Amino acid sequence: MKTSPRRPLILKRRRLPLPVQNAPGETSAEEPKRLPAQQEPSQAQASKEVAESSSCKFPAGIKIINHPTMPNTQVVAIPSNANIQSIITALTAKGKESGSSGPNKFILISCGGGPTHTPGLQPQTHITNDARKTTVITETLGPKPAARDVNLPRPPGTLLGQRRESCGSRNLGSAPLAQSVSTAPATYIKSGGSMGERSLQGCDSCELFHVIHFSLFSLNPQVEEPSGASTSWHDSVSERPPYSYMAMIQFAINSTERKRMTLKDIYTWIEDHFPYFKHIAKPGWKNSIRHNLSLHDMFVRETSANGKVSFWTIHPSANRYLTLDQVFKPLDPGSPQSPEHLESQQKRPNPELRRNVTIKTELPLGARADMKPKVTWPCFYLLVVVIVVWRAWVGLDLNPPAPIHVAGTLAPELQAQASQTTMMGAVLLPDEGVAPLSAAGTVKEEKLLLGEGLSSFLPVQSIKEEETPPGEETLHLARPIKVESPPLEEWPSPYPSFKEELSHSWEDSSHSPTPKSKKSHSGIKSPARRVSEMLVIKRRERREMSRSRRKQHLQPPCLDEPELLFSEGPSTSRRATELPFLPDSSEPVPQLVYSQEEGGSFKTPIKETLPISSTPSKSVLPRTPESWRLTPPTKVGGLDFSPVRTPHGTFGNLPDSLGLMDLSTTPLKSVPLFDSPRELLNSEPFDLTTDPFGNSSPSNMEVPKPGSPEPQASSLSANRSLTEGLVLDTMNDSLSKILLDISFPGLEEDPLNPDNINWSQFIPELR
DNA sequence: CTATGTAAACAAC
DNA sequence: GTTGTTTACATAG
Repeated sequence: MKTSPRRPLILKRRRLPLPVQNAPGETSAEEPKRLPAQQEPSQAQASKEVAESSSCKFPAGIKIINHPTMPNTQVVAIPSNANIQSIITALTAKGKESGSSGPNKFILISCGGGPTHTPGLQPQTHITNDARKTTVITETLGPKPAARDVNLPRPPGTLLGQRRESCGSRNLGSAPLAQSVSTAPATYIKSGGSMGERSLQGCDSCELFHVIHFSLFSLNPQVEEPSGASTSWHDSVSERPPYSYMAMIQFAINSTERKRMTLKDIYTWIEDHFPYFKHIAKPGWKNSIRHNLSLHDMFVRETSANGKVSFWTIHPSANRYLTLDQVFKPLDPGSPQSPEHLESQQKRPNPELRRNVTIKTELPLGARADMKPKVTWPCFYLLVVVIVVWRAWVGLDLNPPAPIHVAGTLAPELQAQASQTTMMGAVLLPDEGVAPLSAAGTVKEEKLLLGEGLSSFLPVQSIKEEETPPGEETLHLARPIKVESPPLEEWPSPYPSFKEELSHSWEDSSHSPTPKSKKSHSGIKSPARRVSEMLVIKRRERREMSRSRRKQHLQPPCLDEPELLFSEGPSTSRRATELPFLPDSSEPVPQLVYSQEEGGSFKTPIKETLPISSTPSKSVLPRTPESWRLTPPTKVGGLDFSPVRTPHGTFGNLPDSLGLMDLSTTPLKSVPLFDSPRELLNSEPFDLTTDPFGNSSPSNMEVPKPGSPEPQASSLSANRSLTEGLVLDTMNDSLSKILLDISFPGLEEDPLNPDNINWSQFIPELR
């Protein structure tokens, strides 16, 4: 197929695998073995506690039903006046008894229940301005049992235990639920009076609870260092960092002010931050770095003005601005929570960890016990998004929703701050007008892509990431999400077989029947080479058809965004960039105007790769342009929540803006996730099958202009109630996993437009 | 089959 | 020798 002028003709280099790939002592030595089985006292206590409490009776009025789609999960409708703590305790016991084969995860939702005496859930007597305030309480405690809560270390920046309320907001702190949560690892988001009010206004308030459904994974149950300092690989010379090369490269590049770095500096950065590479890794790791740089489209090489220095950068569209600070923190190697850890360590770095720092999180509990999410700003943003959307949908704002602009951009300093701030605990959301979001997103308990940090909290279903624009202007949260429930995919290969896609549709189909190599674009192929290349062309074609790992592009200095090269489209420039990825147009790729040869712009469309995976997978990317159509790339300042693509286009044209969409993975699927729950709650029939975005016209694809919110707010029916919920994962002794369910009834009717969100209104820090 | 890692051939400096 | 590109292969999932 394509030939690269410079590509060496290699017919066969390696016949047999090296007998021993790893140096004998390379992997062995490390890890002092810890007793995986060892259980922390606190956990033991917890178990005991649970056992003791197993006898707890559920308060009357509690309804339990099996979750229709989530294994071992039950939905528990709790009267607002119930004693949450006791319920949690009881459920915990129940879950433990069930073990892994029975219900061990519970989604708790409040379903009204009449007058309540529970402050937090108590309906507000009056809806005042205060009532309109939204308070988000995120109590994220370590998975430790309550007994240990007290001593739970709190990372800097943590708001744990604190409750901030927006001015005038009601004090919800005393809410039983909140309190309960605080005694168990849980994350709880509760609205201010409004929410409480609604939730207590009867069952109808519980009618729907799955629209936004995301999970917050447990924080490290093994939190051991209050300071937040890590004792993990970060400081370990012997331990290989759980990051893929791609991720590390990104960390390195993003650590610089200019977001560019020379190869050498990348080496240095990695060595400095991951001693393993400096002291233990074989020299070949550098080769791997180079390999990754060349391989992944997201890495773009630029040359200095004088052309003497090459800098590696991350394509703006693909840059998630990931930094080391934002990634998860692996669990302690010896942690009981990560039994696999040792094993993997001894062989080869845990692949999972390696790739993901990213995000692969499965909801099914314990799926990723080896990673500890660090609740960071991305999470914070997510919460904010959730709240905002929630409010919008719920109609908390009685007044006409004020247009909200998404100032997705974070000042560098803020970004830095954000990246370094661990967010745990209460989040204050100043109450401001909330405009309806154009794109409704639902976070479902599957896989979600968020920033790395955030993503960890969100179960992501197979999500394909799309390109994420440089976080500058638009808050881009929305990304098409693949809504299938089953497979968990990595966050990475954002552009599923993007390369393939490009190579085929773009290069090949694009008007040039003759295969051309990237090199051909920029280089001259000698006849001799040509001939020799011909020899392998078949093989190559075959190979390329299936998977091309090629990448080659030299981005000229000061090259403008690729999008500029695109022919004009309805989309904004940013979108234009995505066009290649958005099969939206009937004439997808071919239309793209890449000036590879001329401008020397990047030759290969950037495939967005997440830190984790870089190789496009053909299979993932449907050939049909449609698949990507819905993937509006969005970025939030430097924080990219999750570029997710929905190959299925389930969401149709989602406004590129809504980040929540990114978060959502399933909800809007034709099959309502929580059919049962609804029934359980006797809620009004809600046709989830309706594609919330289905009605979004192509125009929606365009980036909504701030200030021009769509008049859909009205659709937000005031009577829509949302349900707040928690998911207790009893598989974890500490109930470390909590799913937050927030329902946005009517979501499907009204696409929310995140672009209209003025984040600064919610996050003072952003100002 | 995919994603990732590793090794290596080879080219251009 | 360094940097960059590409292929080949290994391996886990």
